[in-house]
Amino acid sequence: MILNLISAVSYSDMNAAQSTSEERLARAGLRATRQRLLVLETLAAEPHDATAQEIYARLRQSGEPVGLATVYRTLSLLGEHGVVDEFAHRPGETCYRLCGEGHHHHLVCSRCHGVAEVEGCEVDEWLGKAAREHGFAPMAHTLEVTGLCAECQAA
Amino acid sequence: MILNLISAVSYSDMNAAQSTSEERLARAGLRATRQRLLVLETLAAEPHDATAQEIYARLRQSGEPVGLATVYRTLSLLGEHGVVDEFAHRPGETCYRLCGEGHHHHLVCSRCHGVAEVEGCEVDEWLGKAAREHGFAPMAHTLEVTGLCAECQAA
DNA sequence: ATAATTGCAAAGCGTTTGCACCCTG
DNA sequence: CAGGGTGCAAACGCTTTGCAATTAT
Repeated sequence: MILNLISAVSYSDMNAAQSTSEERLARAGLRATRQRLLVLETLAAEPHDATAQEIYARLRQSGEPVGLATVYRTLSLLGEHGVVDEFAHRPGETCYRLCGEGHHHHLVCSRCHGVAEVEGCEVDEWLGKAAREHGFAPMAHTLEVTGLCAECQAA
Repeated sequence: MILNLISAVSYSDMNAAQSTSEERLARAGLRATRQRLLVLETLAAEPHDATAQEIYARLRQSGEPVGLATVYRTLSLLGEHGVVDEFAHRPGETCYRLCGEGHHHHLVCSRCHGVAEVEGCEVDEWLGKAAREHGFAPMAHTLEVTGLCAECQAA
């Protein structure tokens, strides 16, 4: 049935990184349905970010089918509530990922598509100066690095 | 060692921002068709990045209609050849923009969707260190800042 | 001349939505 | 028990593709 798999995100933050799926939902003020829990567990088990279609496929072959529309609605909802991060590095489809807390950026391998999180960044200082010159008021930023991970460099 | 997505484009001594559409195409080794020139002109006149559909609509109301499929094919081709920059900050559609040469990043206004280019960045230094710790070999990066431009802050 | 390019319409695909039924709180 | 959640299938919107006609070099 519904297991509380150990999150792939291990270190740091007691709050989120080690939370159960129930806790994550409760914290967001969302109902804990079978489907939502399954989507969260699946996402937690993903080595990299996943699309709605991929999550749907995983659930289907795991013998715990969830409607495709529900997967879409769930991921979108979780995204809105900050439970998962959503981003679109692929045109035509949205990717989702269960991230650690705090500001971080991603190192995305262009070969295996694995994702590594990097804590902190020094964009703000540079950005503050650049923005001031343009009279621009920054509210958020995304930095995504593509390249080859250690394993894929060997191959 | 890190990034040079744009350098491949130019051995040109002149600033691309001032090139004619014909020159841009010639430099990329592409045929100068009526449709491609029109697409480039339209893109050059855009205050911010535009989707294929938007370009199509502009051309249509300008009395110089170009087939929708052609607009898609042209933008994609120009993107491949580095004549235009393509990016997907909106899920479900690809945006295109005729950018200046050299490494830069964008300040995108979330209200009017205007785009300001910011020259240079200090990501590399930070990135080099972070990447080394992960054994990651960075090849390119994208940094996008969202916020409010000067005009929209007033309103 | 001839190989590339275009336009049209149909097909593809990821995503959203209407509605009746089900389940959580 | 009431209102949110779900599943199914149809609808959508953006993008791609097959093919015959057109055009750049």
